[in-house]
Amino acid sequence: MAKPRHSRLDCTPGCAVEAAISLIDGKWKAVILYHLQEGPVRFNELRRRSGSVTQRMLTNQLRELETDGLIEREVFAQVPPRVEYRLSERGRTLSPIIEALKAWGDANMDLFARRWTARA
Amino acid sequence: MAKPRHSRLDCTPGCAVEAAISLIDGKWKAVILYHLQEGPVRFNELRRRSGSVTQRMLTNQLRELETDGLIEREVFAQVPPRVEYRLSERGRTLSPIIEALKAWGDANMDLFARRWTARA
DNA sequence: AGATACGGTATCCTTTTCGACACTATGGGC
DNA sequence: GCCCATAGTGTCGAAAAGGATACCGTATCT
Repeated sequence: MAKPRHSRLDCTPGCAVEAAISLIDGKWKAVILYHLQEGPVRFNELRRRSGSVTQRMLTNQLRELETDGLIEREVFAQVPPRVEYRLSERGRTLSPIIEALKAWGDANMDLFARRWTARA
Repeated sequence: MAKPRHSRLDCTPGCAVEAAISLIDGKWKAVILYHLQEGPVRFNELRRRSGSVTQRMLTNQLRELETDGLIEREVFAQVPPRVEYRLSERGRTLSPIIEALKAWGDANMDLFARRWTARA
């Protein structure tokens, strides 16, 4: 998020869940993190893999993930420019969540099929 | 979500992740699901446990979760009214995700402390 | 000379989210 | 007669998220 939608640390038990989800919400962050699981990926490669994300959105989301310390950005002094994104140490610890999301999504595709045909 | 922010089922590998996250995004759904893990909870009890959620938001989120088949709503014909929410069969399969979020959040509280003091 | 690829920015606009507040109906306690 | 609790609904408006489009500079390919 990089902009907290939460005001305090009065932390009821649900607070940790709220905090964690706030880092990967938005339409693209979880997907980006998923694509980075295997190793470093370049900007446009990420763009291609993530479907319909616009350049602006991808830039924004990557910046926020970087600010939150979940990914790292490496610029190679080349022409044409080459910028690689990779999971940070902390970002790697998110893997169980990303994997769980992937697994659940795969197992429940029927649900999305219904939702999308019914209302899209 | 209940309103798809996605257009198609052209499903690149990241699609499953995107689909799954779309069900629990927003500020409250994951927290609600977390509070329902232990068993049925009444409306106002959920409200109290979830911190600063307004009545309207809680109602909305519960309705969407119900529409998506993740929770069930049971109304008892009493006065004052009594309405209980519980995880559905499918909702229970989300537990690994919720637990992973909780665990990660607990393990990374330092990050949120920094974010919140820096910008809130 | 023109098109392409790279990794972005800047600007504008629409959609979605979310919070504040008021309002509902019922019955019980004071 | 009035306020309390329960579980909501309706309307309003601000703010945030997200999409469209145009633009940048460099270098290489044709």
